[in-house]
Amino acid sequence: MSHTYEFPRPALAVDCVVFAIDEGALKVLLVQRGAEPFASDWALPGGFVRLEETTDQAALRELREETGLSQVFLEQLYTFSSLERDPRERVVSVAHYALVRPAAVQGGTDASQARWFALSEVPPLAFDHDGILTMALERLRGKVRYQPLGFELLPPKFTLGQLQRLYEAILGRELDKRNFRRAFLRMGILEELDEMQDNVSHRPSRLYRFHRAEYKRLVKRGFNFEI
Amino acid sequence: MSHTYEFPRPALAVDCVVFAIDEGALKVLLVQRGAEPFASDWALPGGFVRLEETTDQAALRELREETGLSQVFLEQLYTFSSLERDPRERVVSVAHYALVRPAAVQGGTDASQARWFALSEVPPLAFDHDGILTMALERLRGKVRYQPLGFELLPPKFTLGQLQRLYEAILGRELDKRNFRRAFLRMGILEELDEMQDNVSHRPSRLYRFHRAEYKRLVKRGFNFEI
DNA sequence: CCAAAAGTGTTGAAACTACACCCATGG
DNA sequence: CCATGGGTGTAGTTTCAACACTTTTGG
Repeated sequence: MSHTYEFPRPALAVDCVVFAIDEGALKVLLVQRGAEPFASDWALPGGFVRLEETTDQAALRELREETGLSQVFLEQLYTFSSLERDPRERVVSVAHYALVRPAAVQGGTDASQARWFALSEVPPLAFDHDGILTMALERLRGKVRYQPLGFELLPPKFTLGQLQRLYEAILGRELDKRNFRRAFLRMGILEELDEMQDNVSHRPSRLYRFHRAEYKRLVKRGFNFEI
Repeated sequence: MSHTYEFPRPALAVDCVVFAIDEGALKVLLVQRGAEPFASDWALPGGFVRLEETTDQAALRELREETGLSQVFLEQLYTFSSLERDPRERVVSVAHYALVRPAAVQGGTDASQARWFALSEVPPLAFDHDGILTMALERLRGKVRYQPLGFELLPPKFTLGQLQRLYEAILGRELDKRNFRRAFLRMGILEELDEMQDNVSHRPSRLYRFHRAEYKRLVKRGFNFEI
């Protein structure tokens, strides 16, 4: 095949902001760099895009390689292209954000150099990764209100209390319990299970499941998720 | 400088979906291709990113070169990276959308191979540009409801009638005149001018201006634009 | 029995929807 | 005087925000 575009090309990378809820707080997964530049600094997991993969595939591959995570919810965030974001040479990075369930927080990162940080404890990051993290947070805070993203951060079966604490952690403010429950149940996208939480030292809560099929059906008829 | 990342690299391009309101309808700016592949097909304006420019700068430069437009509102849309989007070789494209004011529709495209198409008259496009256009439309329809984007498509001074017709053109449905006016005026982000429309063969309308400073002030205090 | 989270209704205020007529201008 | 879009108010309905007490479990 003849290469038609013989310009010098920027390198193309992906970076990934991975969020999870852990102990009621929103956390983000960082890796410690081994090599220069920014050696030993914390950074977002990421790496270079190969010719035979899309950027989404590259992000998923890097996540697996660097953090052991797979089976995550992943969306493109923004493409960062400022000239000096990598001191070595021109690197354009397609940033993504990912949401993972609590089980993966414990199990998924064992064989790796990755660590979860609460938002308030994130150290200064390598490259322009502080800016990428900030944008990812803004996106999550905005989108969680009009898309059913929250369920990606919960186990498949969850209580309304967990769901509310999740929204409170992301939005950074308290919500009224009665209004929250009413609003969610009114939407009709939660499947009420015949199952209760157990082994808790308080009144056990009913479990619910996100009814994705019903949600899609409603969206087709003009329904808008909103919280 | 040593090049540390000696992988084969995808080519990096930008594409641009340019919207304008013309004769009350939403239109998009297309260029006719001269060379293979897709010679003589219509396509989105775009081109390759140079080492010394960001993707936004590349999009603005290509717009100027291919369509004569400058001074547009531009935002990144999405980065398209599927393997076969260009039949020659791997090209990743950072798509943008732009909003231009009516004056530019007449004046801006004279020395060029560009043409405005009403949405219903857009022909099949080169590459994956149909998909890019579709996503840009969805983004515009979604975002215009919760961000003050509409003003980018109007002259600096406009009437409430123009504003309403703009929303009707983008959203594709009619809105109630009294409710629309009340909703917009209540927000307090329109500056009422001491000036009237003239040379119209009906009762002249008051002119308004988008009060951007006031809008920013309100946003800082938690205000959310919504229509 | 204590601690902890689950669960449940009402009320006043605000926003939303639907709807019809007169006004000012140019031709 | 006609055609055209500009401009205005109300009433019924729905949604929103604020608020406190009882229940069930484990320890």
